[in-house]
This record gives sequence, structure tokens and C-alpha cells, in this order.
Amino acid sequence: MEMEKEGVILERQKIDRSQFEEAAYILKALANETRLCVIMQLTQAGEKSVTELMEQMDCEQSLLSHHLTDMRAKGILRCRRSGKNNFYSLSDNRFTNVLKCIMECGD
Amino acid sequence: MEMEKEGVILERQKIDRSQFEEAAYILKALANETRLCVIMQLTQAGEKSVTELMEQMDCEQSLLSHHLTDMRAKGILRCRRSGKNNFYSLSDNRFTNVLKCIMECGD
DNA sequence: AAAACACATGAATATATGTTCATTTGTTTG
DNA sequence: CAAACAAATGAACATATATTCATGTGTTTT
Repeated sequence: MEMEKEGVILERQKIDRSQFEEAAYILKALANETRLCVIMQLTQAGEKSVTELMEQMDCEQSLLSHHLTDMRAKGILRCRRSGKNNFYSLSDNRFTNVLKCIMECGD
Repeated sequence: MEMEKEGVILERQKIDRSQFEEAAYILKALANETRLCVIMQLTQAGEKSVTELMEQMDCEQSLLSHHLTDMRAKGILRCRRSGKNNFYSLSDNRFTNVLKCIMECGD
């Protein structure tokens, strides 16, 4: 919003919405049942293969895989190959901290 | 996944993904730059009219209004009418707790 | 009462996200 | 090396979310 006052244009100080981009990005990355379920499992187990994750979730292989790939790309998860299996684990960064907070805050 | 063992069908215990519905719902409700900006402003100011919110945001009136209406419907915000103005404030519930946690957890 | 103000609403559109299905890649095992 | 296993990928589709534009509603001001 601009205001003119005595010939001088005063630009009222505005909050830059982009300062919330990071926060929104993190929140979006977590805001999904399947992804939360994965995170929960990995929090408990430390590391799990895709098959192991699937066994506890009732989620199609392909769908789970897409989510895992995305989460890995976003730095939420790490992946380690061992034989036929890919073992996923949480990469200890902002994402897991945030989630822990959310769980604790509860209610 | 089902396994048969000695004629008895063992249903491996699965995590009910729907237990994460609530958490995902809350996260989604917060996961947006505009909404985070509103929440931030209301956290600081306590209460603001739509115009006041807009003055600090560079956001179209209609868009902001849609978000405010949604957030109100989801119980994130309260609204109080006074004359020509609608004053919004945070309704002190799960949403604000979660957000506070996220902000504190930071990094 | 007309005009101005503050905001909400609805329809249309744009964009992002989630989901499925079929197929492919890499690895191990017989 | 063929078959089986574990998982990834890509295209197509479905659904949800965000955004814009035009208009409507209630309130105040003149």
C-alpha cells in the first residue's frame, strides 16, 4: 500500500511473505498421513526397508516408494542400499525436530 | 499382509494410518505462507482487522479473506465484528500450540 | 437514502499433490 | 543365466489447494 504525503511517497513497511516459505515448505513436507506414518515408524525403529515399512502400513508399494523418493529428495530421509533392500532412516535435521515438537505439543 | 501358519491366518498388526489424520490436518492448515503470515501477525498484535492484516502483507483482499474464512472454519482463528471491521485473533488451541513449538524448534 | 467502506462469497481457473497402473532397474538365488 | 525379489520410475489420472475476478452484504458516513 502506498501513501502520498507532501509529495513524498511513503511505502508502508510490509512483512515479506517469503520469509515463511521455509516454514511452509517444511510443514507441507510433513503434512500427509503416509509420510507421518513413515516418520513414526523410522523414529521407533531407526531404520527400515521399504518392505518392512509396507508391512505395517497397508500402502501400495508404488505409492510408498514415491513418498520415500520425495522425502529423500527433500532431505527428510536418508537411504542406504544393502543387497536387495533399501533401508531408510531419518536424517537428523529440522524435519525431525519439528515433528517431535508437534507430537509433544499434542492437543 | 497375510500369512498362513498351521491353518490359522495371522494378520500382521498394521498401523492405522488414520491415526495420523489429525496431525496431517493440522499441519496442512498451517502449511501456507499467507496463513503463517497471518498467524505471525496475530501472535504479535493479538487482534487485527482484515485491513490491518492486509496493510502488512501485500496480499489481495479476496485471497486473504478466503484464507481467513477457512482458518476460522478450522478453528484456528476467532472473529469479532466491530462496526465496519472484522477483528481476527488466534483461538488458543492445538494450532497455536503446534506453531509455537515449530517456531521454537527452529532449524 | 445514496455513497463509501470493510469484508465475504461464489464461480472459474490455475497449480500442486496424491494415487494408480504398468513397466523398468538392480540384486540375489536357484 | 533365468526366475524371483525389492524397489524405483514415468505417465496418466484424480483430487485438493490456491488464486483471481466480479459481485454481494452489512455498516457507517454524509
